Amino acid sequence: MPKLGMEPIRKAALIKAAIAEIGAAGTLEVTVSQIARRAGVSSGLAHHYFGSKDQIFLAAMRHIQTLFRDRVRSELKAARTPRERLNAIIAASFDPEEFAPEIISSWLSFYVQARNSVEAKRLLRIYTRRLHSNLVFNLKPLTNAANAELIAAGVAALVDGLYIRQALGENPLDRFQTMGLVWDYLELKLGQGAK
Amino acid sequence: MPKLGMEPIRKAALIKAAIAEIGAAGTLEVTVSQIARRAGVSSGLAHHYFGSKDQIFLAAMRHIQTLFRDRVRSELKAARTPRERLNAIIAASFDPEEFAPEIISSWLSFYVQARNSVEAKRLLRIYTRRLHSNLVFNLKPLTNAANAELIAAGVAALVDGLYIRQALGENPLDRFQTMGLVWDYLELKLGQGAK
DNA sequence: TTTTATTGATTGACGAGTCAATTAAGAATC
DNA sequence: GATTCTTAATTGACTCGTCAATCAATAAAA
Repeated sequence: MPKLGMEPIRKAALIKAAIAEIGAAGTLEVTVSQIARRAGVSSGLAHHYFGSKDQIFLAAMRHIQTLFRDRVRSELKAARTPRERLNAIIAASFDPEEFAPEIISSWLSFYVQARNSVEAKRLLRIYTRRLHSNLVFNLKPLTNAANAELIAAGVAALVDGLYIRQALGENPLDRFQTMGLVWDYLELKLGQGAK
Repeated sequence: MPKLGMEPIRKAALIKAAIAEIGAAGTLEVTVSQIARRAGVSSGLAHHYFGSKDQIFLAAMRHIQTLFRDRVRSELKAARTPRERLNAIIAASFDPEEFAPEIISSWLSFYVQARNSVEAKRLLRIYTRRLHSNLVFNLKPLTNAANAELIAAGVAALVDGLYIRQALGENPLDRFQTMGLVWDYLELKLGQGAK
């Protein structure tokens, strides 16, 4: 059985299984055995490759963020102007795939985790910073620097807030209305009339 | 020892202790024994009065929301115009007391809980609905009904998003800049220039 | 024969919820 | 006023289960 080079394959399978289990449980309260079983390996192996349960979760979250980053990149590909790029960044955040139950549960649990775990906090900061600088970079051509920072803070908070409300089923708007709300905010702040 | 009428006293003490423990742990991963010890009673008593750990947490969250509701009411007392009342509602959300570590941890954990627990979901909905109708009620005199709904959705999301970012130390703005951001949004949407 | 992959049994700890037992306050009875 | 009864308050030991992490053993590449 022992083929060589299994490590990356097993790790990927375990990460995928962890995310699925988190989705099924709605919490981080899933056991290593559950994760391992879903990945088709023993719990011992999960520990062998990851060292601890925490490491599995962190790897899962890293993976989720990688997927998100890819999504942003892919949306950005087609965008030509700063304005289009801003819209693309926002669209990535509201992609239906970001609202899969397991992604929602992971993000919410991750926020809780960030209260205690230094590594989780670091990961969160990376996400935050990247979003912020992405926004600022594309806002700067459209307004002055100070304003760009302010608008970026507003957009980022609006996106996070709308995401969470949507995720918890507390947002009265549909997907397009939601994105429209953010675009409208941008438009207003950039003081350029006509939709 | 058995004085009569201890129930409300003990329940209050246990709720307070639970919130404190959640703050210390950063999570809902606190034991009933820890909570009971902090409240100065046995773990058996905690079960006697609440039935289960979940019930303790729900009671704790109900208490936190009651405090918030009181804060909104108190801020509203001094407000005379719809515009002042809107500002008051926003100010309540960013009161420093809402950022005590144990309140932050409770809210974040509560979001996770709302994914599974029907009762938590119900509680969350009450908070959401109240905020929404509070906003809409005071927006209606200032714009048309459809617009009031839309602006309320935007403000609510902005408030939640800013709260979470602030809570996680990911908000680049200070308290007043943060509230200013929301006020500014309101002003823009209500189309009344001059600050 | 060395290294990688893998298992599953085991350890050790912990924790939610239950329960029988204890204490005393107040109510009822005499 | 004393005695008995009832009920609230309270404890802490105990049950029953769970689970993270470890480890020794096995299997098969290279």
